[in-house]
Amino acid sequence: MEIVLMKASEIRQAFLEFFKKYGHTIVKSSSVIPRDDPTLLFTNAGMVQFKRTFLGEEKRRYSRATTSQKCMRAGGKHNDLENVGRTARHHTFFEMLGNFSFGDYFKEDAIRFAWEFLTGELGLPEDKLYATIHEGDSEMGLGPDEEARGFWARYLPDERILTFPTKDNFWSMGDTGPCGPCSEIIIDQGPGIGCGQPDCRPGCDCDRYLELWNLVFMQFNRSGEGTLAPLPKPSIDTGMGLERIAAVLQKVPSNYDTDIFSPMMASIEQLTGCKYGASAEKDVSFKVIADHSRSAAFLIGDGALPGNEGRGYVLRRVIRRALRHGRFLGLNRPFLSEVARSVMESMCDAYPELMENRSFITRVILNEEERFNETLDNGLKLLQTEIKRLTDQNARAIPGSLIFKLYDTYGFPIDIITDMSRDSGFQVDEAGFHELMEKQRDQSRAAWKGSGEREVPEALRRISARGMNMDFLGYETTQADSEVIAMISGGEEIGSASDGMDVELIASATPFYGASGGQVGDKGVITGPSGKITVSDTLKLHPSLIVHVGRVESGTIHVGDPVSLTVDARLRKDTEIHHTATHILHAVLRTVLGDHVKQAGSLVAPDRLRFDFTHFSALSAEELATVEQLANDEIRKSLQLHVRVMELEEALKTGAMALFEEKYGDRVRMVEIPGFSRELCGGTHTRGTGELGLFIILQETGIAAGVRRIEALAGRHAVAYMNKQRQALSRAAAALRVGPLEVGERVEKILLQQRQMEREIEALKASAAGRRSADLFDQAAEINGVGVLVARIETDDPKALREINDKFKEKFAKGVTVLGAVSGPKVFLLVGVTGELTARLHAGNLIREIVKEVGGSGGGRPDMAQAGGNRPDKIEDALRLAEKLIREKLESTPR
RNA sequence: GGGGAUGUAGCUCAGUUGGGAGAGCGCAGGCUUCGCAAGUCUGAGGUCGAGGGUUCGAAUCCCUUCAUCUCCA
Repeated sequence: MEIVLMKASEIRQAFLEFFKKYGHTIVKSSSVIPRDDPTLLFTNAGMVQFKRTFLGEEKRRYSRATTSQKCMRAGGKHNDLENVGRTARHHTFFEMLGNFSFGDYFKEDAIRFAWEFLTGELGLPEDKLYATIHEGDSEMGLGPDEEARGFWARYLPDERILTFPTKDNFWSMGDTGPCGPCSEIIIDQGPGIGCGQPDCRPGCDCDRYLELWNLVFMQFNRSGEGTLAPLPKPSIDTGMGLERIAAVLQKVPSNYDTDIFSPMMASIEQLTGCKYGASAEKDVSFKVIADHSRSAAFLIGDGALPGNEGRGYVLRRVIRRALRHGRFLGLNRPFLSEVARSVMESMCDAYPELMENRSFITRVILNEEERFNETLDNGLKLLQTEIKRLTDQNARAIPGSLIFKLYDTYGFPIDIITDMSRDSGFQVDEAGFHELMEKQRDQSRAAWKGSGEREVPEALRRISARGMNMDFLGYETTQADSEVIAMISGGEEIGSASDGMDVELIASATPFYGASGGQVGDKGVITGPSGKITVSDTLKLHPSLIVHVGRVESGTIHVGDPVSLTVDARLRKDTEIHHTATHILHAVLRTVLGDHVKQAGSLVAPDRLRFDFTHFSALSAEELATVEQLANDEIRKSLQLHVRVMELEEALKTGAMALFEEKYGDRVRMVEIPGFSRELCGGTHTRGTGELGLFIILQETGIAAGVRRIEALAGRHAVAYMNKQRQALSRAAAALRVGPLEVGERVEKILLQQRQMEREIEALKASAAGRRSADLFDQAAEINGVGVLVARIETDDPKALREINDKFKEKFAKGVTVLGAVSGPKVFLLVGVTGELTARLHAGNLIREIVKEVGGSGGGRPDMAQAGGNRPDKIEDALRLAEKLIREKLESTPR
């Protein structure tokens, strides 16, 4: 059979169809940003969205699934970033084809499917394929995976079934949990490819023996002590990189030479005028830009924004690396958004979210490009001044500490630093730089205290793993009868709880809404035959596990008790009002600002709502007014909300808004305000928009680059707020003796008057000081040709002393002033000395001498000094001392 | 999560053991011009990011905090 030449999109399609034929459900790729898994920076494998299913915490309608999953690897354990562009295979973004069995088929079928697909559908030559199996591990008490070997032996001769150790062929999800041996399928691409070493064989790092597909046999559960127990229902998780298999089928040496990347390469060629494949050095830049533009487009499309930590930081680095490589190709103007456009155009069939967010993605990238140019300009300036300084010092080398500072503090790329330094004839202390860099890494690692994930108590995990299904009744009612099925207190599962105990309670059915989707959890009471619990919060750990958090108020509650659960209906109604208001706000923002507005976070509480969304600039007063007005228009229409449960695919076809970070089941609730808004939402809502009554925006702020926040009120809380404001306004109006509507005008007028009065006072003070100083100047003595004025001034403003000093200086070219004033319990002193006299008489020194008299301290410049003390009764002594000292000084020193 | 840097007029930034808040550009007005640009003179514009402390006195020193930039994890 011949290898079938296929486009990547055809391979993807063939893969999914093949497994569909064998009873697999085709599941949509989940977001590259895992929503409910804080341990993961990005979705880095196909199984991520099924993690809970493998753990038994979540049930699915199917036991076989197949996906083409968007994946991202950069930073963390799989740090491929630096390798991207330099090898044929490394990517930050890639697609993973996978088939999954959740306790359904196991090794035999997994191997059969893989073999059939590769040799049958794709036509890979059977005699070039190898399989690897786990060789066993005495520490884990495992022998070789003879089971897998047996199934492989049906297709392959013995010598092409190879054994590999644990580090290559044993997979685990974490330190504990599901794990098992795996089996890799390798293809020999022939001696013409790869390292060419005579001892090259499968397992070699080069490309001749290429690993195509990894089959994971999830067979054991590893406990905290490290022992392996067989899983009751072993599962299958496989992954095959689309880019890699495409390269094999298209018979090209590098993933970057496949049709997946050709649109990006063409775009870069057009922008730069360079040719891909013409220069090995430039090809690196081509590959980096092509790869990173994909990452950027998909990350932003799934809701990430450039920032300085976590996911946002990775995104920023990816974009900036691409921009650096753009500069290597001579591109100094923004270009990456152009390349990203070709990503979107070529990938939008498989991932329509790219097209939906097209203008937003372009804009974010463009924004980041401009920002980066600013950083470069700043760094360039800094480096130039440093180089100049070093040149003046006749230095020969740029110290590592300087490179580190430029890089660490200002983000100036190292390669630019070294290039520029060498051009200016300097050596570069790279060793010193790397040393500092390593120090910083150690420091950061040492400070790392885990991801901060909210640990789900072990007891809850166990309960959850029992796979119980509890019903949520809260859409229809706020009161229901049910049965206690489990309780936890202090992290331990308990059978009963008595008066005063804090408990977490799980019931077989509940009207309580567990906090999720931004909506806070319900409060209320749970009453049993012999006790009562006040519920202060309700949590939803996952769709079928709702936990009531509360305290036993009286009596005792037992597991198995029949209980009556009652939600605080008033708080619930207030919350529903704010939730419906949130949907209205979201829709209005999109009409007023544009389709790039996407929810980026939300809080729905009984007494307020907070809505974060993507937008690039602050909203103007007019925009805010329009938003408020349109929202209130919608409320007055008083339309009934429609809630329907339907298939996810169907809901998306109607154009309903789904949040990028939200994870939905296959059946979703669509909340619709007819003709106005459609959102997938699990929250509770009012029956109609009219219940909101009034909607007001409290404030609009920025919370991150490209993200704005609106805080708003609806319902009775909005009315209460308006009333408060009205009262405040009437109070102001009454005080001003005008009508409420004239308050603004009147206040402006008063402020204007006040300003004029202040100026007038200023002017009066100045003229008074002028007159006073004229009198004072008559008192001035002349000692050895120097005008000397020592005087006490009646003022409580130190500024007046300065002004008199200034006047005096205008009159006497050579002079000394010593001024004192008393203000309450304090004394101010000031000494002024005209310029050329400072050699003989230092104002600061003089004032330090005399201020001792009044019990204080002070100082200043040679020509002007100020001081303060707290003995007003001694002020005359201080002035007399000043006069004496000046006289001594002037008479003892030559003119 | 751990570091580094920055925050002063609308913008770009100065501001020295702690002692009068400044420059350039921009803005408003006058002169010049048929008009504009340019030139020139005058003027307006500041919670020195916020809060606390030390001090007779803080833009400046110390502590806390916020925002932005940046590196590392």
